Amino acid sequence: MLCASCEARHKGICGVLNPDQLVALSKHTTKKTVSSDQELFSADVPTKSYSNILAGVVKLTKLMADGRQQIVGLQFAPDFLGRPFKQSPGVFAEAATEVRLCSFPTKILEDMISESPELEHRLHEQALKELDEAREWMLTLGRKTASEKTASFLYMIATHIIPDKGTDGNTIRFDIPIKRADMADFLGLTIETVSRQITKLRKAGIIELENNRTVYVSNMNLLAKASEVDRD
Amino acid sequence: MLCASCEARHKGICGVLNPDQLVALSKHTTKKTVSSDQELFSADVPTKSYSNILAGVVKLTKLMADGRQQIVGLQFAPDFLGRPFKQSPGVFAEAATEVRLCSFPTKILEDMISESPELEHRLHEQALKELDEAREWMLTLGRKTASEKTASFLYMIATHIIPDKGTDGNTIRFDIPIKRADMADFLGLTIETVSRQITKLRKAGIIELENNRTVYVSNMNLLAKASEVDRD
DNA sequence: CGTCCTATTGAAATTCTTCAACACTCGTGG
DNA sequence: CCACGAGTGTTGAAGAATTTCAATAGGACG
Repeated sequence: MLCASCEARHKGICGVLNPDQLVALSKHTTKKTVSSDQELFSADVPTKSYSNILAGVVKLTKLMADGRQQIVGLQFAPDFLGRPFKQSPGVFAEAATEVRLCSFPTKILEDMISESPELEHRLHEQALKELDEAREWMLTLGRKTASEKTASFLYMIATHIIPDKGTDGNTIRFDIPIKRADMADFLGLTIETVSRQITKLRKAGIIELENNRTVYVSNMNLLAKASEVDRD
Repeated sequence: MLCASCEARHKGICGVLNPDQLVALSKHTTKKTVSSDQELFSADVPTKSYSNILAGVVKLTKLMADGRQQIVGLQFAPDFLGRPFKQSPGVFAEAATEVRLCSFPTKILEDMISESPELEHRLHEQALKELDEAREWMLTLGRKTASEKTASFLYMIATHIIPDKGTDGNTIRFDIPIKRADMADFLGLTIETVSRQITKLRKAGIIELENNRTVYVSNMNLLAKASEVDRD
């Protein structure tokens, strides 16, 4: 049984399944590795399967007719990926890095939900968490300056990758999991503006870049401050 | 029994409760009327009660230390109001119009959820709906121009108030339920910009204003188009 | 070595905000 | 009945922030 050693087994939605359910589910799961920039599902196409993210980062995007794009969510292992109770997901999902998935037909999940209230509770909790994050990000998109947006993104990534180091004068080194173009689409900015703001944060001594992707933050307080207030 | 004639009885979360549960709930509910601009709950204050919105519009806002504000959600009757499974809601709730509420202690709901999976399912569905809306709005905040944002808001309100008239060349008359300052906070703009964009839509023949709050749209297609593409 | 992809930087153009003035409505009290 | 003030909304002009267009740099890979 592969499930026993799975990332999603405890922290993911499978954590609430009992051994029998796990066996039943595992009969229909397939694990796949998807390379960066591959599309996982499309906004208006009826969904046939849901997934657990085992590794990597998935971006959820909205697209306008003229090509403008907004990333509306980033999902990490061991998140559940999909929009339950709806034919089509309403957003595009794309691998932002190489991604490993455990997929299963939508019907399996929906059957299991009706048998297991705990499963629906777990999904409900994740939906509420995503809603909290979406609203937090609406504040960023609507009211923060380009500089604050960029700092907010770095702060969000840093605390997501290395939890419990958000406050205090902690030191952190981490990799930005996505490219500048994706950062721009996440922040509602252009690539050029993102680049300029990173340079600005660097020159202000708030971050150091080891290469374009690796960030070193000597004092997380400074980054936290930069993500809220823009005092040059 | 007051519940029998209640707005939330069928369309709201109470629609999934059986008569016994309804009786149990009704022992702890209190109905109140709250006037415009009153605060209903605060982001970081532990919540003692949840509510159903019986009438009116509630705005959910995020606040920054320096006073910048973003509306992250608008809720209408018969929506459930509150953040289940979390001490504090993380957003402020404020009456955007006069609001009528049916409130009950948080514990009552949490007890009922553990007895009734259907109740959690209903709340889960609402959370997913709010998440869909939040993401739709993230696209608007991040990628649309001021003019498109304003048109999007009007379109969203129009279709919310009068469903099933979104497309085709339909004619609609409706009231904007909130003031310009709230529109600005919803759209991530200033009051002045909102005002200018409304004037622009008016001069372009897309909307007509009967007073500052009442909008007449002769052709919803035009408004839909204006909310996506900005061809002067 | 050349090419593709990613990222940075500069200068001009555009959009939105800020600051300031003014208009309208409504209720209150002289 | 009218004047006054508060609250709400509109408009103009100057300023600031971000985008657009254009050029350049660096790394990875065949």
